[in-house]
Amino acid sequence: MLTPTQDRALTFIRRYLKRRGYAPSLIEIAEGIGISSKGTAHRHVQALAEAGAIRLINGRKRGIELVETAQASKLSLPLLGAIAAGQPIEAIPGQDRLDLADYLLGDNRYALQVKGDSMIGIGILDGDLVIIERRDTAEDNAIVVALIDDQEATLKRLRRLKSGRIKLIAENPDIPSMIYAAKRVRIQGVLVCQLRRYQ
Amino acid sequence: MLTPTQDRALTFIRRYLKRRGYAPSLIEIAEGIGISSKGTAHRHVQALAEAGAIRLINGRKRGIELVETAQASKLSLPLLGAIAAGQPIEAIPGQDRLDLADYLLGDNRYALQVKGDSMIGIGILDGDLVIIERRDTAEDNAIVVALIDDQEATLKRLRRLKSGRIKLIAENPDIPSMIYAAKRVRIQGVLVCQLRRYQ
DNA sequence: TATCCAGAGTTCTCCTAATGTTCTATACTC
DNA sequence: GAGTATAGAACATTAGGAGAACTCTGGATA
Repeated sequence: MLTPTQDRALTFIRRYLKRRGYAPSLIEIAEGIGISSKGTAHRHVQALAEAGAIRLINGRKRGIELVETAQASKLSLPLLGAIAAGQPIEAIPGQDRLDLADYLLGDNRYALQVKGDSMIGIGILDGDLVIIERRDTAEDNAIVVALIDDQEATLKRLRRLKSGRIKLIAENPDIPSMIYAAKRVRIQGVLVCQLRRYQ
Repeated sequence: MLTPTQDRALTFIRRYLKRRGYAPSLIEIAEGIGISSKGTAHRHVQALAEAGAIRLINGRKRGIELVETAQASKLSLPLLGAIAAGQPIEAIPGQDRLDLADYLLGDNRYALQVKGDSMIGIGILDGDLVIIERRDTAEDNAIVVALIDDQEATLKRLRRLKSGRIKLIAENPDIPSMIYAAKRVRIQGVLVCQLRRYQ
């Protein structure tokens, strides 16, 4: 917990940083909270750093960063816990923020919108977005974007048959799976994420 | 984090670029921030590049680019088009980037992990993440996080009955819907997005 | 095409002022 | 007395400035 003086110092640092874009020096902090000793200001700043309100870049002039900003600027959401039918929300221990960048972004990734119901059996619906990672190989059983005869691209589950041929499985009982000679199928990418918006 | 002088330099570069359409030379930057050494100006420019505020085009004269939109671009993926069974990928006209921040983030939002199969009928599976927007009201038919008797939280479709009571519908034929007196149900939030990772 | 050159970028060293760090002594408040 | 604050001195580092010497870029010219 912060002492009143520490709180004043933190408020001053916030305001200064917001107005000027860089952090105040110790002397400026001292003046800002109405004291004359930079040694004292230094102690307050150290205390704030220990309390986790700010982060100090060691030795650097004006090397103060607000912790709040650093967190908020990331692509993250609070992760409250798990929810089930008939149960209160229960906290997931040890993880309280969901880093969406980590979840979604990456080199060689792109998004596609799904059309049709061919993957409805695994919860990928018409209109959903899927994020694909560009690759030309995939493990057996992965969901892939496959190009058939260099013409038709499709999202299907990949299975390699003992015969060497490739089976592309639609996760929908109404749609039959197809079997192709290996050379007719080229893998373009692998499904890494699916998302859907409700609104 | 920028130092005061770096901040001045960046401001000058921005203004120059905006007015003239091309970047200032090191000597111009030096003059612009009130110093006489282009060596020093060079140091500031290097620091700005390292901090990610600008980008330098290697060796080129006046080769400075602003990276103002760096953040926005970090939160987006190329949106290639739509994919369907038996069709080539087709471009979605007029939209070539997916802004994930827009899709997912917002004030008062948080993430929950889904447990159980109660919403499997609309493609929300066990283990999926859902993003919830904190609200205490919801439209009829929305998917909500509802708190029953201040004890059990659950993710269900909301329906208001003519009788004034509230029906919470599980999207799974195996799980019966429940009907409660309105006062027993408190809405905590509304489902805005669902996502799932494959890997 | 080959050559030249002014403008621009790069690297360096030396210097100074601004700032951070540490310490001791003292005062205030509960 | 314990905890917190303050002042101020002494010292250590960092950021910033000047300027020289060098290389590179992009045209202009032969």
